[in-house]
Amino acid sequence: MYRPIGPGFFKQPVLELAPALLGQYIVHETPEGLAAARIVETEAYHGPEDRAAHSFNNRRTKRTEVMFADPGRIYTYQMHTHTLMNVVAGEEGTPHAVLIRGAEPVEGLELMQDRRGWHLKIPDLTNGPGKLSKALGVTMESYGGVWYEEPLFIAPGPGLAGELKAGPRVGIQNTGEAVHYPWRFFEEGNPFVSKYR
DNA sequence: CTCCCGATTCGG
DNA sequence: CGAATCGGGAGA
Repeated sequence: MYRPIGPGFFKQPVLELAPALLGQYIVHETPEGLAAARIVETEAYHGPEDRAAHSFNNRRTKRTEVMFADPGRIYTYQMHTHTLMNVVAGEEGTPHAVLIRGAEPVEGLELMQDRRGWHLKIPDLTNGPGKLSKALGVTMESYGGVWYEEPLFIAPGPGLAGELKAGPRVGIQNTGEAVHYPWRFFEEGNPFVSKYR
């Protein structure tokens, strides 16, 4: 049904990979069932030169280690009580990554509602990076895995259904000029794009 | 809109 | 040990 995209897809520069991920599927297979969503919002983090990136100045710690590995690796990290999902991009050794921030449910909607709560409106299931991880059942156990093999993978999708837009990234501050870099990419008007703060 | 929650990391 | 964090939820 859903087939993982080839490993080569992730070798492109992070500022190209981030928009290229829009319109693709993110799929997670678990014992509870399969959940899939079409990605509608991403952000690029440009490692060494990007003050907003965890890997700024090539900061290499246990947490950021996976960003220095080969492209296509899964970088997950904890933010408060939530898990955020990133795709390692570009060349091995350069700590670039794309944060997946929003996606539109395609399959397994009821499973997502089980995980997120049935009182929520549909867009609120997945219109934010922490919400999306929870809806898909992704945890820190995925850290270090790859996005081109089961059970958690990117699959070729139908592409964008609306106009591609770019703008400043969400939730970063005290990062100088990096605050303004237009490295957030999203499908205009889609309700599964997270809210800007 | 405001407040509040709180896991983990990292720097000092 | 303290501060900060690529967020989310609840309640006016």
